[in-house]
Amino acid sequence: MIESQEFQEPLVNTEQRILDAAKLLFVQKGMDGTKMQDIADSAKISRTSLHYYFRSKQKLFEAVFYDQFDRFLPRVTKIMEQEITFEARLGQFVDKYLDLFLANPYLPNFMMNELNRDPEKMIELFAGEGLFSKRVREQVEGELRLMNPSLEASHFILNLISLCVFPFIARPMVKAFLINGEKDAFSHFIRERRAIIVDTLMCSINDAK
Amino acid sequence: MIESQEFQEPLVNTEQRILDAAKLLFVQKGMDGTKMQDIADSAKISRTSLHYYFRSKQKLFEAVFYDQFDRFLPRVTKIMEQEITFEARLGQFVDKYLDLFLANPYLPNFMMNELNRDPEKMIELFAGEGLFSKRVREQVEGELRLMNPSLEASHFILNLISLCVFPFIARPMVKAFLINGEKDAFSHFIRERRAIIVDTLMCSINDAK
DNA sequence: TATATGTTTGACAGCTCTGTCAAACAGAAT
DNA sequence: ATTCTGTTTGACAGAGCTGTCAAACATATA
Repeated sequence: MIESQEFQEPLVNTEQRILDAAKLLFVQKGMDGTKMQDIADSAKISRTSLHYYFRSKQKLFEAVFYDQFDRFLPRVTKIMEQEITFEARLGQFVDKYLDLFLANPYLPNFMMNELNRDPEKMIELFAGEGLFSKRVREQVEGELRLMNPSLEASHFILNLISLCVFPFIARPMVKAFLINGEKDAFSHFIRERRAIIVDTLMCSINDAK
Repeated sequence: MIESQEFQEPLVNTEQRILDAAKLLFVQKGMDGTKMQDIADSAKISRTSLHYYFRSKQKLFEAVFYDQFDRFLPRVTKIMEQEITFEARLGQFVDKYLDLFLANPYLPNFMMNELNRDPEKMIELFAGEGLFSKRVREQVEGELRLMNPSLEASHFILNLISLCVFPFIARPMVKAFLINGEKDAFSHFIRERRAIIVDTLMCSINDAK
């Protein structure tokens, strides 16, 4: 058997084209609102071919889901382990997530939809990961206690996540009302937020009231 | 014709029972994921009766939608017009929204789903209302400029909305990881947030860096 | 009692969606 | 040329969902 790989790619990998099309449609119209025909059309293949690649709609959805989910939990341990100030670590964390969402604008919505459709599945998947892991959580609690004992870690973490994630969830709203529709205005606006989020959170810590 | 009203209500108003059931299902499973049969079962009537009350699924959905939407835009002008400090007004605003969402826990998700399903419809409906109205917006801009000229109103408003709304959108997550599943823990947690949100936002203003 | 109005239901027609199959097609290996 | 593998497609069967209709039912009025 002669090894004759790398000959595929008609124009661009069909499987990836399907995943891209499916992701977009699943996010916009939901799992049930999206028909296999829609995905096939969008990927420029026949619906039967779609079934050839992903046997069923459920399987396709799961493929899209896990593909997205894996991106959602970048290892924060690297950030946590660094011997730098709390503020610097916070900055890195915010950076990482804003960049992630800018590169994958549909990720937050996708995750929130699933969270409400099937909370138990999502909670199980999230359990012990990232900010929800015991280790990270306890470290944040310890550091916060030193700086401002009256500020509960739960609220601080929720503030952090809210400020990072919500603008993407409400993106059409932000685009329409908070920025003036210039080209690339949204990503510019988000990059401005990096410093704003860090400042806001830091001063909520330092504000020993 | 003798006026013989108020004789209906078998046990409780059927129409309202339908709306309640439909709201819950539409939020959890989406418009397309919800079948008329599901709603009928949940409201304890036959599917045909459901059609009798709301001719079509679309009409039922719209009824639910506008019923929800109307709650979503409490008149903030009353708050804006009061001659009180900025902080006091901010507090009233946060109060009003947290109470609203506590009483209608599915509202934020419902609105965000629709925002992504049909952004133009939502933007049109929101335009000029509440925080997005020109009047309110300019007042906030003016007041902020006096206190901290380097803080843009867009970011401030987005921070405010993020901190108020996101915890409800991610509610299952908050319940699972940030509070320890006690009875009424969520609403208690949210009431704690009232002061935290106001403090956080105020100190982001005062922090003239 | 008879009649009118409002409500509920079972049955049906029509449509849409999914998933399968067998056949056609393309290209590489023999 | 033919054989084999992987890909694409049209056609079909089956299931589920919506919306309508006519008939039954309940209740109040005349």
